Amino acid sequence: MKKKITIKQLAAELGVSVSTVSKSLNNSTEISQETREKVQAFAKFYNYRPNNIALSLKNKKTKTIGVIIPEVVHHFFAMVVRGVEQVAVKRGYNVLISLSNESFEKEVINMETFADSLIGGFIISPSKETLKKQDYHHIHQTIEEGMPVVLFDRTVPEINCDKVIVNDSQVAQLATQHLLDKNKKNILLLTTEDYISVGRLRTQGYIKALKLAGIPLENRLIIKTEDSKRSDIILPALESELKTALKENPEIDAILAVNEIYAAAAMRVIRELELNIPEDIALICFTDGVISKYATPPLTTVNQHGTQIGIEAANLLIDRLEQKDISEPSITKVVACEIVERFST
Amino acid sequence: MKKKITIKQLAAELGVSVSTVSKSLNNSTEISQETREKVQAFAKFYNYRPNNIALSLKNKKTKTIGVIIPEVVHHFFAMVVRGVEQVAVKRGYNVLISLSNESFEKEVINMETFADSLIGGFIISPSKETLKKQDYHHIHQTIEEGMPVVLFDRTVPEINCDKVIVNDSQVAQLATQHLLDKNKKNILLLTTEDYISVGRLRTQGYIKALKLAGIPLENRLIIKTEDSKRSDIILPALESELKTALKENPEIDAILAVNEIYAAAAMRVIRELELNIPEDIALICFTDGVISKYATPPLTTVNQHGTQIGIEAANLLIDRLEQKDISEPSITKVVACEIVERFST
DNA sequence: TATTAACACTACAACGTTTTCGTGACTAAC
DNA sequence: GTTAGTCACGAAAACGTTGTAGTGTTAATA
Repeated sequence: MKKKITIKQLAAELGVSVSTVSKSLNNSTEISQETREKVQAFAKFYNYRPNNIALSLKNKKTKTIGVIIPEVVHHFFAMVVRGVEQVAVKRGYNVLISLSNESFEKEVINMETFADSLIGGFIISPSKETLKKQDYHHIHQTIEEGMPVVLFDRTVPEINCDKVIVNDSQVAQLATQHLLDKNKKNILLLTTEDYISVGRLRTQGYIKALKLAGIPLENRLIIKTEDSKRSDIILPALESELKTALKENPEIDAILAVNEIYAAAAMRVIRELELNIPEDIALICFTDGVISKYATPPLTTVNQHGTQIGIEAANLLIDRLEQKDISEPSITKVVACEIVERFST
Repeated sequence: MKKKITIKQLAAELGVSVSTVSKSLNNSTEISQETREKVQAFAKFYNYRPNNIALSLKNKKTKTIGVIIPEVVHHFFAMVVRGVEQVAVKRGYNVLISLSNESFEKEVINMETFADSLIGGFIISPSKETLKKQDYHHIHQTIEEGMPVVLFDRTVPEINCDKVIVNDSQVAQLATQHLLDKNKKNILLLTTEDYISVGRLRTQGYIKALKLAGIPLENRLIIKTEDSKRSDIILPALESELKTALKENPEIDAILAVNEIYAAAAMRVIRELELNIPEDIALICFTDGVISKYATPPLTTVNQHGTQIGIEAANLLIDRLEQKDISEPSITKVVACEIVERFST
C-alpha cells in the first residue's frame, strides 16, 4: 500500500524546502526552470495530488456544494440532481447529497451537519413537513452565516435568496386549456394541499383556465391530498376518494394530476371502473417521468425539465460563491415547462 | 451576517487559552467544572460548531463517503443511494455523490477528484464502459492508496474488495421456473451483453432453469442488447429486434426481461402486435420499480432490494473505515432478491 | 521545613498547504 | 571597491483543531 505523498515528503526526497516544492508545482517564476521541472517530474512520479482538505482550511472555502432534497427515488428530484452534478463537475465542484425524507427534523439536522464547514452553499427543496410547519429558521440561519442558498421547485417567499422555479401556474393553465381544447369540460383536479407551493400554483392555473373558459368552478371536482408522508400510505386513500368522486360525478371527462404518482393512481381507478383513456376520461399530469412514458397509453404530461432546473440552480449557487460583491440582489429564474403530448388526451 | 465563530475567538472573548476552550468543549476533567460550564454556555450562545475541515485535516480522516453510480435517474440506483444515505446519517457520515453517466472517463475523473482527501472510502457500481474496457486501474489505485472500496451490483472478480451482490443467477433461475410453472415453455430472454455481470449471471440462471426442466436452449430466444449508451438510442433498436423475434417465433409465450426498461419496451411491442399479457405472453422482469408497479397490468418482478444493498454497502464501508486491523479479508454480502408476483404472469 | 501531589490551566506542535518576507550569492553599475 | 539589483531559494506564519508536555499555585505529607 502506497499512501498519498505530501509536499513535505516530496521536499525531503528532493532535498529542497517545502516552499520550493509548492512554488514549483504552481509554476512560480520565483523558482528556476530547472528545479521546477525536477520537482514536477518527481511529483508526477510519486503521483502527488494536493490535499483538498488542507486547501479548504487554508483558503477558508470548499469546492463542495450541498443538495438537500426530500427524496432521490423520485424522478423529478433525480433529474435535478443530475443537472446539478453536471455543472458542478464542469465548474470543479463536488456534490454532497442529503435526503430529508420529507421530514423537518432530518432536514434541519442534515443541514447543520453540512454547514459545519464542509460546504460552500446549498441547493434546497424543502420537505413537505417544513413547508407545513413554516419553520425556516435553519435556512435563515445558514444564510445569516454567509452561505449562499438556492431554493428550487418548492419555493418560499419569505426567504430572501436565489430561486429556481417553474412557471407552474401558467403551465397548469395551459394544461387545463389543453383538455378544454379536446372538448373536455368537466375536469377533475388531483392536487396537494395548498401549503405546497407547486400544488397551490397549479391549482391557481387550473382555476384561471376554467374562469377564462367561462366554466364555473366546482369544488367537488378538486381533490386535495394531505400528502404528508410516504406514498404507500396516501395512495390507497387517494384512490378510494377518487373512485367515489368518479362514481358520484359521472360527467367527469378529464383529470389533471399534479404529479405522476397521482396520475398512476388515477389510471388504476379508471381501469377498475372499466373506463377508457382518453375516450371516457382524458388524463394529463405533471412530471414527465418513466411512468408516463411507459404507461398504457403513454400519458400526456407537463415536462418540468428537472435537469435544467438543476443546471440553473447550480450555476446560480456557484456564481454566488465565486462573486466578490456579497450584496448582489437575489435572482429568481423561471424554467419554462412544456406540454408533452402523448396518447392520454 | 454573523460569521462562524472559532475556538480562538471564543478564547479571546473569555480571556482563557485556546486549549482551555477546546478541552472544556470536550468535557475534559482537566478543566474545572466552573470553567467548563462557562465556556460551554458561551459556545452555545455564539452558536459555536467545530470546523469539520480542520478536524479532518488533524485526524487525517474524513467523515465522508463517496458514492459513484452510473445514473441517479434510475430507480435501482436511487434506491441504493437512499440506503447508503440512511446508514451514513445514522453513523455520522456524509455522502458525496458522483455520476459516471456510464462513461469510463467521467468515472475516472470523478474518482480522482474525490480521492483528493475529501473522502474516506468509496461505494461504486462501475459504468458499462468501464466494464467493457475492463480497465480498473483507477479502482485498484484507490485501494492501493489505502482507501476502502465497496463494489455493488456490477461486480468485478479481479478487484479484491468488499462487495454487495444480489443472487442474480439463482433468482433468474427462479423467475424462469416461475414462468415454467405457469405452463409457459417458450421463454424469450431480453438481456444485456455478457460483460455486464448482472446480465451474464441472469442469463446463466435462465439457462440453468431450462436445462433442469429439460427444455432445449434456443439461441434465437435470447436477445442481447449492446446497451452501451443512453436508453433513448438503444430502445427503438431493441423494440424492432424483439418485434421481429416475436413474429418469426409465434410459439413464444413468455418474456424474461433483465430490467424494467426492457420490460416496458417489451410491453410496447406486445401491445403493438395486439397480444395480451399474460394470456398470450407472460412477462417478468428485474427491478421492482414504478414502471412495473403502475403498468397495465402491473408486472410481476424480481425485487432487488436496492435500499438493502445500499445499507449493506454503507455498513461494510464504514466498518472498514473504523476498524483498526487493515488486513481483514474482504467480505462479499449477498442480498437475496425475491419475486413479487403481480398480474403479468 | 522540604518534598511531593494534585489541580487548573497554558504553550506549542502538528495536520498539508500557500504566501509573505527574508537572505545569501552572484552580477552589474558607479 | 562599494553599492544596488537580480536570482533562487528558505523560514515562518496562517487556516482551526487537539493532545502532549509543561507551569505555576496550593495542599498534603514526611
